Amino acid sequence: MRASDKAYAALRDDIIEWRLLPGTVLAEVEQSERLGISRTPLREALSRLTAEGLTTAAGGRGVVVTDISLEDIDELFELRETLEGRAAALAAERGDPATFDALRRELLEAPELIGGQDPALHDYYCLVGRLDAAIDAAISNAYLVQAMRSLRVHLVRVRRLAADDAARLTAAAAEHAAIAEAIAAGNPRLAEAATTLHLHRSLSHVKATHIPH
Amino acid sequence: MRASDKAYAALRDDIIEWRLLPGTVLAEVEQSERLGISRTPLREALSRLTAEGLTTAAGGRGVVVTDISLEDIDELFELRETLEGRAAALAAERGDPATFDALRRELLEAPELIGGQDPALHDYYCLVGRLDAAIDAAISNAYLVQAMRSLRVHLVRVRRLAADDAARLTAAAAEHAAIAEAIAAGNPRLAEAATTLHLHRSLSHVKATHIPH
DNA sequence: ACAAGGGGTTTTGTATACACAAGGACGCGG
DNA sequence: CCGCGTCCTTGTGTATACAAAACCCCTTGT
Repeated sequence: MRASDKAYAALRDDIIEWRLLPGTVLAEVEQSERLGISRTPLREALSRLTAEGLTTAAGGRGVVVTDISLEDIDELFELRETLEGRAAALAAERGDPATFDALRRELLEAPELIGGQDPALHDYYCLVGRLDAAIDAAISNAYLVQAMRSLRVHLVRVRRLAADDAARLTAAAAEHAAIAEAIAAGNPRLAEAATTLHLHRSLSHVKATHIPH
Repeated sequence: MRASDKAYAALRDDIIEWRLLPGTVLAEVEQSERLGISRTPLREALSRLTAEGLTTAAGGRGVVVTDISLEDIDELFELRETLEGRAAALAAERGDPATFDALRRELLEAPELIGGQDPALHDYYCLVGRLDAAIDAAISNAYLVQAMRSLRVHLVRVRRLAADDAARLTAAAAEHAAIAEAIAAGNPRLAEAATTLHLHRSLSHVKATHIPH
């Protein structure tokens, strides 16, 4: 693996996991020494982070980790609703019903995973990830997929803020199952509606648990 | 201006204006010598181009200019309809009616510009650009605006393919005026519908004039 | 006392040199 | 004549050295 990729992944994880808090300045020499690489690959990593919006270039003073305010979360979910709603509708039109029906059945059994400890929770997150991947594959639109990908980076960062209690996760699993069911049924409007419902519930939960700043 | 910015702008223009055709390999030393800069800033420029999707890293053999097929154009407009439709609806909800009413009046007078020569045509394109900018400002959603921005780069590239005849431009001006009118009226659904109509007409025109490959 | 300008320090931007990996061509052997 | 191996070329990936620019602070003048 290239050194620049390693630096990018490390910094990206540090930012997403809130080990590098918003406002932190990332000086090039400092970070390159911390990660044990040279400035050149580190600069490429910082460029990629800035392109994604995780950092912003503060002229002459290095790059700083971007902040996420409550208004940002609202805007984020507004775009997310637009993109994922359309994605669900397109998946309902073009996807393979059998695939999503299988996912629906798995999601209905998910509450058992949620009750368990950490490894089971990881399995649940993988299951949700597989639903996202199935939707991505079904819509067969590279541009739409990429737009959603660039969103997910920020969403993971927001998700870390919310306390993922078992009650919310159980409800979310049911909502995901409803989305999968609508897609399997080939009903675009229903799929979009189910997605809208799920996202509004998620947003409410995030805003309710994390009252800050 | 930084050398990397200059290189980025030059390469971006070369690709958008089809002076660098799809499939062209951009070797680092070759391009750095052509632009009169060193490899380091050129690499940053290539990274930004690749992040935007204008080029793709062809493992170990430099980066190549990405191709745009007819399927790509379909996918591009599918995403565009999703984003700009939502943007128009949000602008209708949140925008200042007076701003868009003024734009509507200007757009109705646009056919006079279209008949003229090149400088008048440039004025027309500026007018359409101002409508886009007004929508961007009205929706006040940085994430949605950025998603549309990353789309517009590819759209400009496609637009260069289509022969912009006067008849189509006149019709497009009327469609734009309809969008502005719907936003000024504060009617989100109408604004979205007008946008959908305009984009479908644009797509049809592009596909009709440019039958390839 | 406050503001404006200048110098020092720090940090980024650029250039170049080197290492490594991949691809192709040439030559050798079967 | 064909196939395979090795060498050479070419290109990217990384490190480091140098230059320019921005910021901070100190000084000085009003």
